[in-house]
Amino acid sequence: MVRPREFDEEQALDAAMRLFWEKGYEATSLSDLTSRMGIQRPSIYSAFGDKKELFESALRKYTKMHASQIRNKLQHNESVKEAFRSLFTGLVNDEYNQSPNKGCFCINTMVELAPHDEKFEILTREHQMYLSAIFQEALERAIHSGELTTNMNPKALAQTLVVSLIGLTVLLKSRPNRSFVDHSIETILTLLK
Amino acid sequence: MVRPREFDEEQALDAAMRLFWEKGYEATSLSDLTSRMGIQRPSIYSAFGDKKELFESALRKYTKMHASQIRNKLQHNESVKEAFRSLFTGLVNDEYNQSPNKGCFCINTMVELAPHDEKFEILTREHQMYLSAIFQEALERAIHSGELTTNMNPKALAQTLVVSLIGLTVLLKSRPNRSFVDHSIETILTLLK
DNA sequence: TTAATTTTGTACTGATCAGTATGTTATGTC
DNA sequence: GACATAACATACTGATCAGTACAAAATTAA
Repeated sequence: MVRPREFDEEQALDAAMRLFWEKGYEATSLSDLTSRMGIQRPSIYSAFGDKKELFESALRKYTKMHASQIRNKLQHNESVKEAFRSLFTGLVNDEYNQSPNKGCFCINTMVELAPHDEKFEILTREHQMYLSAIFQEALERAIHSGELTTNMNPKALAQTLVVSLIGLTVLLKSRPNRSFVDHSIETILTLLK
Repeated sequence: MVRPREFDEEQALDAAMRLFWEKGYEATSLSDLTSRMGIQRPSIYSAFGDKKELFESALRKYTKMHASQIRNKLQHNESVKEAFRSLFTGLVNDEYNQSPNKGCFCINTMVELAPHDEKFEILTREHQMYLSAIFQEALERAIHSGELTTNMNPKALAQTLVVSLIGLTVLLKSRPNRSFVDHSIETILTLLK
């Protein structure tokens, strides 16, 4: 190497991630990307490949970040029930306080690209499976500790919570009444007994 | 009027609906539309306005059709519990047997356009509210008839079912294991006691 | 048959798209 | 300090985008 990069790759990728997250794949142009990433077009291609490859890198960065956030929220809480409650209500608060509503990058990609691109079908599926596994671990901990006394399969319960989280995240994009989502969350949480 | 239309407007709109449903707004070009609708570009503009207006008409056609399908499924069944079960399992079967997975046009639009276009935020929200109202009516019927003996608010329950249906529809786009969705459905249906 | 009017098909518009060729600038090696 | 190398900025490529101008074709009214 003779001349060092003038930009920070991680920082540029982070900017791309936020843009794709906000606008999706098709609606984001290379011009949008160059201006938000603060670098020129050939720099993008040399550092990240073409638009699809950059998108994939951005999504991978997101899923790592997202999974770690969820893990933290589930671990840094005495009560597993309370952890799930604050996970759901936190999501609702976040989404109501931002405009436009970005939702979850992985879910957005599941809708936009997964049906037409197997790579993203797999990538998004694996993330949901991973979230489900994290949820399951937390539920099993709670059962073990006696906090949860359920006769339900923790795996099935975890899967249901993933489905509910997806449903809430998507529904929030239409900005329904708070009561709609609040009541839904309360009802879903009755499964944790 | 001097020269009659050579094409059937409803038929052309139906074709546009299916195309937007499958590919979304951005990924569908005017050239795609002309070839699938079987009419020329100026005919589209004179009959339906620009691309966004055509999309809106297509979505309205879809939500009408979708709502009526759901109504039928909930009414043409002795048992309300069974009706909900067959609604959920029917969705899963349909989605597994088609490629690419189209999901729900309204949900797709909620993800792609609602966060950036208030018109579609409202349109998609109203459809979900309507579905929730239909669900609630069915649940109240079941409570009245004695089929359902729950101490839960039927409204909250209906809203939760809407959230779950959205979550399942979106998750199916990543083609998870059957067991994942099957277990989720079973768990969700335990709310109907 | 003629005039008026609307739809049709073709071909075009300027803008924007993703991706790249090219020459300049900056750095490390010798 | 000369040379090799890689990143940089600019400007371009052909393709495609949404939308439209325009003239030919088709129909009804007179």
